[in-house]
Amino acid sequence: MRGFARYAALRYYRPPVIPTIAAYRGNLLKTSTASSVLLSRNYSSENEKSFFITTPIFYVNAAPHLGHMYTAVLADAIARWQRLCGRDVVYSTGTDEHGLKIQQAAESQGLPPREFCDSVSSKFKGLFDNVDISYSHYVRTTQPSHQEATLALWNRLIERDFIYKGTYEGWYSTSDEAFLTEDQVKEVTDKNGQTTMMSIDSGRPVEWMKESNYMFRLSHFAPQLSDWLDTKVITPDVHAHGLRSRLKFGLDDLSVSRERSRLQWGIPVPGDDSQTIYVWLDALTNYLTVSGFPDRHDACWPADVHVVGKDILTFHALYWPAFLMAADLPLPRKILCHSHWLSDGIKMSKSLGNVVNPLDSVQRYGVDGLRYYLLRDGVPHMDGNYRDDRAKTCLNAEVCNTMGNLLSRSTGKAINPSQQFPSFNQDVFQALAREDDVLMWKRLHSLPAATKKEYEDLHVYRAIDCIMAHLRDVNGFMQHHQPWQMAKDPKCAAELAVVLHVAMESLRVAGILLQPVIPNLASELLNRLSVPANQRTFSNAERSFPGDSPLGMDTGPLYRRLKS
RNA sequence: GGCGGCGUAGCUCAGCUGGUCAGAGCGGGGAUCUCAUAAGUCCCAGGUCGGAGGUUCGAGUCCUCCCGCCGCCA
Repeated sequence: MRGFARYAALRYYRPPVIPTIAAYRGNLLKTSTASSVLLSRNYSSENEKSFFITTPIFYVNAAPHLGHMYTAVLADAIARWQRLCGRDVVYSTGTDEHGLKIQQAAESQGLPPREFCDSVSSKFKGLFDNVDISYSHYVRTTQPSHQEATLALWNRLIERDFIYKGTYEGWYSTSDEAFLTEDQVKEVTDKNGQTTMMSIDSGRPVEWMKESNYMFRLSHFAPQLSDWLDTKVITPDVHAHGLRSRLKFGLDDLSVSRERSRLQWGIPVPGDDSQTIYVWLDALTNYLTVSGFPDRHDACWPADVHVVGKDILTFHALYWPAFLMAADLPLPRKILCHSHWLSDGIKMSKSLGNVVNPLDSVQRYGVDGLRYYLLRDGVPHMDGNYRDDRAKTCLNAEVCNTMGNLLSRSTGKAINPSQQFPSFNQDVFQALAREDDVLMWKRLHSLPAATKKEYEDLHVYRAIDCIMAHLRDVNGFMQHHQPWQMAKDPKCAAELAVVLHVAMESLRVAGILLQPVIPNLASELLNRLSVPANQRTFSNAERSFPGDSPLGMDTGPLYRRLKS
């Protein structure tokens, strides 16, 4: 499909090969800088740290799904936005590869855990590469630098007396050889009226057990966490309410290790071969790993935005900042917590068989099409409802019709035989413009600022809405002025030029501002308008384009209409 | 069971802080146009703002109770 064809030469964020330990140790940003071909470093403050945005690292017990993609795409839009504004960006994603479920899944496939992890992690990376996620760092909990970072954090927490030896109690499945949480077990009554607890997943009986392990003094941090949440660090705020009410009752200390006799696949506790570090302390430390910890890591620390799904908000908004406070490290600035995608109004579930495979959707809508749909309909404070008919109508109406057709109208030979992006003449514009036209022209000039506000408030869906509303107005402007009539009369050449300029200038600005959402389609649009590759930044959107330049090659419709 | 969040047109959302007793886009119906990707434009229909009370001159917005969905705690 034409809609998602790529131009390799014009793509300008390819993830670099993961560097060796030495490269990480020496210069964290080295690889990022080396990879940046088209974007030059050009920001207001030389001393400003890199914008650090993260997805969670994804558990490799199963293949990636739409929810994983949504997190990555949302973070990608924000990362690209920051680069558009000239900011250097560290964008990390990756995989969490330790834990009992990984160990068990590998065993069930007759593979060593490492080989199993390599396989599933490559599926995640493959998906992200396929949908143009412009991460600068792909981190895996099995990589040596991560182990080093985790051990360093662990040791710091021990030294500062925030980890102590204690006991862990919970429901234990002898068959599964695992502790289960309250929501993993259920009470069952047999015919004799006798009750037992059993695992929901396996249906096997569980018993209450105690074991010795390490505890983190999470309880110590309840007041500080409450204060921190009050600074509106969680956005949208609706997701923070449950955390606040939980903090009112205080927090229990957190078990941060498991007995190694059961859990071998993980980082051993230093100085205690009988214990393995608990996966959430291990996993959350990935953000420090990326930053270069325990070496100097303030080139990008603290994280500017952690993008997380609501199911793992507790870990990121309670445990993670508590670990950081305990280690005396700065906390993340924002946590963007997004809701889930349902499928036709129903929660996605493997057992129901309604999980959306993102690669299927990419086949149907194209990479940029799926990105557009997810970012347009995805509203972080509410669960989205993934529907193919809704995706189709949304893409047809907006990408294909409002934007793509406007491009065709203004660049077609019937009204633009010379195939030019004409210049703007203020006098001619003022002569022909109605009051509405003047307002529309002014709105175009304020569109970059309006869009910037939405992007920086992390409201990507509202930024898209702003841009599309403007393009709809431009279609109306075209309809009113009828440039196809002007084209028939040489005396109207000046007026025709101005109308075409306004249409193309609007498309140019929209194209620049939509790069974070639909990088390939935006690139094609800007190519058609012959916007130079080095004039596609946010500051270029703020400035007027003189025009009076030939158009780029016509490569056909920007986005082909989707059929039923 | 306790606490909290959410519920606005067929769909997706806006409407924070009480003030034309509700808007946008999409979808639907009608008309029109043919520069254009069967696109564009104009007009119209669609709303018990979950339900019932209350406060107020006035409530989608504040309060109470109830219903549904979700989350946390027990």
